[in-house]
Amino acid sequence: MQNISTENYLSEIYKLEQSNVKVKTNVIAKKLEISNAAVTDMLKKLSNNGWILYERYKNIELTKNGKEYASQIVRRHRIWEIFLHQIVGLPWDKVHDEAHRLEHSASDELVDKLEEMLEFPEFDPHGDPIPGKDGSIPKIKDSIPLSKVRVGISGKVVRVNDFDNNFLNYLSQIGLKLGKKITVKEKLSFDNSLLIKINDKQINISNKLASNVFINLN
Amino acid sequence: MQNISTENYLSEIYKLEQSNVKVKTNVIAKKLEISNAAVTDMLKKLSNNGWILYERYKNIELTKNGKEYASQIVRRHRIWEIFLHQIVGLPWDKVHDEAHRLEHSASDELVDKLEEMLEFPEFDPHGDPIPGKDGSIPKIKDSIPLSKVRVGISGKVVRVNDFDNNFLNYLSQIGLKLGKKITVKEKLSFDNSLLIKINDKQINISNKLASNVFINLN
DNA sequence: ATATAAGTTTAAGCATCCTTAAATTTATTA
DNA sequence: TAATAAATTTAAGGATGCTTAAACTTATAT
Repeated sequence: MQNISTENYLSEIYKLEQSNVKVKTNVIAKKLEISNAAVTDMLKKLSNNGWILYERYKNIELTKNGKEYASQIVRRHRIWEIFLHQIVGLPWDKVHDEAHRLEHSASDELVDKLEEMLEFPEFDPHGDPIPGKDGSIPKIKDSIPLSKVRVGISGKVVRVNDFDNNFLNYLSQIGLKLGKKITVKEKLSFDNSLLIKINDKQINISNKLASNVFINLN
Repeated sequence: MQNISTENYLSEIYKLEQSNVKVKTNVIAKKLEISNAAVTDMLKKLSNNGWILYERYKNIELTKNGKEYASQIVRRHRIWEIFLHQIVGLPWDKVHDEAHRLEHSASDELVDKLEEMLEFPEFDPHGDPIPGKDGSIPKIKDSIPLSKVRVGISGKVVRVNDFDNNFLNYLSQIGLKLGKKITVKEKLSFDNSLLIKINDKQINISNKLASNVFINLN
């Protein structure tokens, strides 16, 4: 087990790689809310310790070891999220931050126990997959952003981006949860917002919101 | 919420004060397994921040604020311990270290939820009292070390010192838990060990062991 | 193709919390 | 009470991980 900072860098890089974003100093700095210079500093250390491949001014990539390690941090994080949501009853928009702190403080033994209590879940409360102990990732259902669903078409919510707590909180308010059926009724061209049907009600949502909700069409 | 280091110092000082030990640089250094010099360094900072009263070469004391803060760290620690033991099913000898890491990473909201799930317990798995939100401490049953119980006398285990994981593990092995009835059958003068009856079996325990188990005689 | 913008790295410095070694103070004991 | 032992503090220094400012490299746009 390394220190918290190392773990935070590695799991951010891992999540960026998973979402096919090119990993750059820039992007990491924004995610971790620190200066670019600090990131450059740390990248050298991570590289020296064999967690990442790094050449100045080039893209960043996890090594095999780095990927393995990072997957386990993400695993811990997402197991904590489910635990906090399902067992403890913490609301959707609170679990991420809480899990972010706890992920560095639990032994493997504890995480295994939690996983067992949860009956070996495959997805966290936001629909993100939980890496296995071997780093393998559960097959994700095909999905597209709600913002790209055509008018008249229906689908089920399979994932949301947990990029902002207020966003998640608002989703709760309008009853938008994983598994819910949504139909796109209309797209308003003047502000790109959408009229959707959910829970037998018709509501208007912004394009920004819709682009962070992912829909499986079958 | 301060940093982890500050919290560790304060909760150690708190626990020392609670057990009526004179708090000295020395003692803190041993508990935290760091050098005396490091402790001196930190004591100055804690004093500057108003958590402790400190004059060089003199005893150390928590301020009102310090005591209040420390009690909440201990509270978090002990609630985690029960949670890990009762809900998650972690063994006696594992909960302390795990809780020690988690105590710095949980929000008040989470700790409150855990406490609620546990139905507002008063004592942790080692029999230590859980400070309330206002810092108040549940009344502890009178007790004396098992090593001082007279031959022929019986009593119930109300607390054990969690000073060593192997010690706790061994207690589990011999079936010595909180609430168990113990009768002292004989004291062996040549090595100060004790013959006790517990769970209808007679076993021999060292004086060192016996002096870390606390008995209520009624 | 080159000027400009964007992104990245280097340099110098700071806070935190630790170390060992030396100096100082307090406690013990002959 | 004076010598010695024990405890504590000071001093100098190290690792980590951050900051801002300046220098440098790469990408973009005219």
